[in-house]
Amino acid sequence: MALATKYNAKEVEDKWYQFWLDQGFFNSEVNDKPAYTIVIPPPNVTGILHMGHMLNNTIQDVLIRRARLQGFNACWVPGTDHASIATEAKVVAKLKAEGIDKSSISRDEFLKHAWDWTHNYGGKILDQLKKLGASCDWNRVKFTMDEDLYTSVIHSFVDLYEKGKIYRGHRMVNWDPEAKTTLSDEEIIYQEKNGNLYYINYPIEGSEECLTIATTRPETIFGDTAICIHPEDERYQHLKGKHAVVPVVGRKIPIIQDEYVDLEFGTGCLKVTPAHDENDKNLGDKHQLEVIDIFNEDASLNAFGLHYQGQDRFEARKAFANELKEKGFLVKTENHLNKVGTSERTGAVIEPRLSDQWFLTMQDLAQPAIDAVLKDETIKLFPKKFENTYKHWMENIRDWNISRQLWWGHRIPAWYIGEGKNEFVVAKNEEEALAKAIEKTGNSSLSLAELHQEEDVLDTWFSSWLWPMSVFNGINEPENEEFKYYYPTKDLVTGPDILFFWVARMIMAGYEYTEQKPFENVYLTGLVRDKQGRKMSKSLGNSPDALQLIEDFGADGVRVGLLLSNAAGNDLLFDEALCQQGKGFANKIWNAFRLIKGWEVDENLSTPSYAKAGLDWYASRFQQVLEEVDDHFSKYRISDALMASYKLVWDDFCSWLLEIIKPNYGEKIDAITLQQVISLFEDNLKLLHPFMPFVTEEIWQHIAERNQEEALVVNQWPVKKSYQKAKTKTFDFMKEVVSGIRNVRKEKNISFKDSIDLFVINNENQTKELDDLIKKLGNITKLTYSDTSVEGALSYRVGANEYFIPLKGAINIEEEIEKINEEIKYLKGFLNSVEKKLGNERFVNNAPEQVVALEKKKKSDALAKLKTLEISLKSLA
RNA sequence: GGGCGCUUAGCUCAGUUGGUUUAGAGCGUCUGGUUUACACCCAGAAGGUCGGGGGUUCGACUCCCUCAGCGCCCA
Repeated sequence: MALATKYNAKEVEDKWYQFWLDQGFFNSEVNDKPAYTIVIPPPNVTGILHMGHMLNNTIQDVLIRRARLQGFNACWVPGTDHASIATEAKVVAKLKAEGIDKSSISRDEFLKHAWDWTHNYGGKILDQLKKLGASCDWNRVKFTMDEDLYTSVIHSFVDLYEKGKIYRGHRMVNWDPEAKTTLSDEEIIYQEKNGNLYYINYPIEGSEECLTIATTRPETIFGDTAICIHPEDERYQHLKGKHAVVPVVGRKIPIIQDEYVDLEFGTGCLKVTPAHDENDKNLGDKHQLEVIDIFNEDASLNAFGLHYQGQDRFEARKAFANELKEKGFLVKTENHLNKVGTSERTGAVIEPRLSDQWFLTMQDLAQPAIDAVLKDETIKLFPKKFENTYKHWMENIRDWNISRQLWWGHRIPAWYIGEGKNEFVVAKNEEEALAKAIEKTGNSSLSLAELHQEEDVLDTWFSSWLWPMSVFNGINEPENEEFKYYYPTKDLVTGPDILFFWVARMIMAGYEYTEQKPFENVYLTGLVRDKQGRKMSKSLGNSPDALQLIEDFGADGVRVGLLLSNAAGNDLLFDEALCQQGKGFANKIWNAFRLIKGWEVDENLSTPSYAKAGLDWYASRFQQVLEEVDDHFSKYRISDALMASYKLVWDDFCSWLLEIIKPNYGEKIDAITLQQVISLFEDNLKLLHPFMPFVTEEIWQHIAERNQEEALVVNQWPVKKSYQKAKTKTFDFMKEVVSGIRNVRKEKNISFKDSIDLFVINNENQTKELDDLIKKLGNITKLTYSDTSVEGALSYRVGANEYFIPLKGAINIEEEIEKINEEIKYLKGFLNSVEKKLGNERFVNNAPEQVVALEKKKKSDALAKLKTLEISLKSLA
């Protein structure tokens, strides 16, 4: 059957993916070989495949496929996470669309809906990864809410609590008073609003004096517990240590000093309301201030609001401002523009509100993680620049708020006893909780009905930070065989945006539970942006449909397109043209194969010298590039590794080698050349397989009948051999000679079909071994060595060698002279810069010998070439 | 506000302890080419005072300072 002139990815990809699956090539079991493990950064169950995933997973697949070829027991564990915030939001929205309000159903009912949602959509993204060619071990798919992963999280919580690392505390949250719920930062829209800045007098205790503060929210005065001044503010020096009296309320509050105060804003004097402002909360914590919460759930005032109790915060603001004015406390009001956070869902103005939360102490956990990355480099970050970011965050680490006011997730295993908020036990399950509660209270008649489990769930990251361990059940059963074999894992590939949320925390968890690193190398990819540099997002609608891309360009094309532009750690501007380039490359390889496949062997032919020279050269060239590629991989420079392979195959293999060995039209090829070029082609396929698994397997299987174990996917990475660098250098010189011929042909409009003669003055003493190549590639009839210039010929130079092409037509002497003069001008400039260096005594004395020697060589080379040019010039004149 | 980073050819980026022919690649552009694998192709060319200024050095795209512009992260 004739091969299609164009490579058709669609017809090929599903076939081979299914074949690989059927053969179980992606599955890994514990064996004697060294393990190479990657755990997938679990995409969340609400997700569909987007460009970020495509890039991320392509890189992982490249790494794992290469490891497989290198003979490792490669294991790539796939999975998803439950994404409590995102998923719960989706489920709430879905229920709402069906007319069901979350608050009207029970927790259990809600969770049933969430599970339905997960079962319906959760696996979609993994199926999409298969289209991309991801060679995950699909027998190992994990989900953060699977039973063993769930218990891992619970066990870890109990363990950390028992170690005294988990405590309860307060934190300011974004409260939507209309929806009566907490919002995440992402759910808030900031709007500029016109308001007033109120200047209000606070009397100083035991004095006639007043202190004026400026505030945008006079109603929060009811919650004031201090006045703060800048320690260096000369205006207020005399007030240090005194107390002020809250207007109308009459409460005595301290005057504290803190550099936080902005001397320029308002009066340079700040009222502190720890219950209702994030910054005030921090000040309050620092100065141990009282916390007075003045609002109800719906942001109406509570009993602290005195006679305004029950009024809405905005009504109260107006009314109270009036009262302050009437009573002479209000000095003035100014117009003031400020940014107000509003709820994305209800539009209500967000109220900062203190709420009960669970925290994990981070200080002790951080230390081994800091050492591992920054001190011993047991874990390496690529690119290295992220170590700075990591360092800064880790050294200023704050305690982690691990509770979320949601239902979907790992419910915090704490049980409150009776009505109290502060009496509770932490346990792995209800039975254990009851036993602990009985022990704690001494009340043996206590029953489960009197215990109430914490409503909040844990932050999703509190489950994913265990991921490299929990996927192998390493928390529940640290001694299990798989865990001991696959862990620590090898590479982690993820985005820098979750370096703290996830990567750093995994490192901490790893050391806490195994005293080992969870992975060896962290490769941080860039963000995928659109052509205009905008982040790809659903709301902008600028993210291309991943599956459509694969449909249009083939999985191989998309993989290449993504990788080509992805310099390590830098954002990449995604452009479909890159996928087109990838698709074009697949087609190029396909056609190289078609060419070779089409050659007929004549057993009687011996190998022509040019073919032998070409094959020899390519074997060396291949080794040279293999070395480069391995080096790039060792530095996680994946795009460089791909580009090096791309140029090797396209330029060196297709444009040079195939043109060299290609038999003349109608002629056959000798057996040895064909056999050798196929073998070299197979090496190319091995090199390319991690990047382009489909097209390489397709061609591999076309080349010969293979049994199952011989499939490319489980074959071997090319073997490194020593090679002669000199060979590639000589060949490079030959290329320049041929380019020179092509240039002359182009300049003088000599068709390639017309053969010409070439004369050379071999000043460089170049080998004649490649002369046959020059003749074939340049369509040269006769190649003649000469000692003198050839008159009436066009000339060009490579190094100090001079080449002449005699032409029947008139040679334009003027043009030739001008060309040579140009070259002389350049060389003289160059020579000048070299001589300047060499003429500098301090350079000669201080620079390393090698560098000086190099400059000397540059000089002698330039002089030699100048000499030939001047001789030519003379012969023309 | 704090932290980190970026600025090199029209575009996207390399440039790996400061010295490898007075800066490299891919794409794009321009010129020429199609009976003999591929127009998703072949051959060739043009294109940059390395963001501005200052400094260190025998020598700076590379190190330091400064100015300007841009980006990311802040639990």
